[in-house]
Amino acid sequence: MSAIKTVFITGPTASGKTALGVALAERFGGEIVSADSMQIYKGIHIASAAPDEAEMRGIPHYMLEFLEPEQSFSVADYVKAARERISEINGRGRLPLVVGGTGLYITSLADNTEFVPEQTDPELRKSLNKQFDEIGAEEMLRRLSQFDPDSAARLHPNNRRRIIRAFEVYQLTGHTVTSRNALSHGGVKYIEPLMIGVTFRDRERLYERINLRAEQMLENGILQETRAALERKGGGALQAIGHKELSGYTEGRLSLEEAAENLKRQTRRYAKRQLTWFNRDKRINWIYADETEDVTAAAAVIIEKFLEGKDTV
RNA sequence: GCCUCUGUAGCUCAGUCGGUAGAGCAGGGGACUGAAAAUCCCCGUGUCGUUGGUUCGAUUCCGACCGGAGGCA
Repeated sequence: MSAIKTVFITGPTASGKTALGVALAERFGGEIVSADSMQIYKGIHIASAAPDEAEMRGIPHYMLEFLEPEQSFSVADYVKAARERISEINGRGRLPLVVGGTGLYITSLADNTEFVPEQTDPELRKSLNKQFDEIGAEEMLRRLSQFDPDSAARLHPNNRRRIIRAFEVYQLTGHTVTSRNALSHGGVKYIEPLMIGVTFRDRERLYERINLRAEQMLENGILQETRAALERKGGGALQAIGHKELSGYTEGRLSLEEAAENLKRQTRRYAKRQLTWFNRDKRINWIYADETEDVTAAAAVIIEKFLEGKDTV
């Protein structure tokens, strides 16, 4: 079986991916698979800027708002589920469009990354964290270097998360992160990706949109959402930008203005990190919204060419 | 009108007992394989308000002027 031609629409937050995805789905008879690590959760609709019925304009969307906020979800989970959706869409003779800004999700899908069934272990993480507190970063790295010198040399002592992950992988699989990662490519090619990125040449323009969207979130009642979300502790949804910034206000530590400014600033920084991630991917065909008359038409030209090309099995 | 304080990075401010300057924030760049909207690393040249003077040398001392804050009338 040949790889499924899949169109990826990505770019920094607030760049207009959602609207573009829907417009292209209408034009090409497509359905949309979201690639957003926060929009998968229920209960953070406003903060995650998940599309509502009106924005979806009747186009089927998948991987949106289906998880309870306290559940965790990994890239491996995402790739598995997203591939199933893509395969189903393709089976209906429609074009799969993956739309979203979570770089790790997008890249893993587009690269056909193989995630061996290894599982993660929250308890192990907990005890490793405890150990980290007791013996310190330097000693952790020294111990890591005894079985995984590669990772130990690469990881900065402050990067606790990755250090712990390196121990976790080794203890769970007997493989180092490096050797395990080497096995993740070269297998089945499920997807043949076309990558399209939307952004603004002038970053100020992007930032203006981010600021504006934050104001709209406030008008749309994000504060109520924040209060409700904070009552439910734990889980991946707590990492969403928005609620943690606004909690400063709902808990009375900051003025609304200060909290709103924090929200905007964190979102801007997030957009910058996204750009760093995507800039590395040379496959992406960038469209600059501030220099392009008709973004949808520009994307459509690229897609037509892609669909005409022969399958590359 | 007079007196005092003040003018240094986009912002808030240090500092140089005279040898052209540095923090926080903002911002920029980068990394990234199972928590990723997470996690982490790196980056500070700017007419030191303007203009004269003193000096080998002034952002630093002195004068004048301009802007800001406060006080007295």
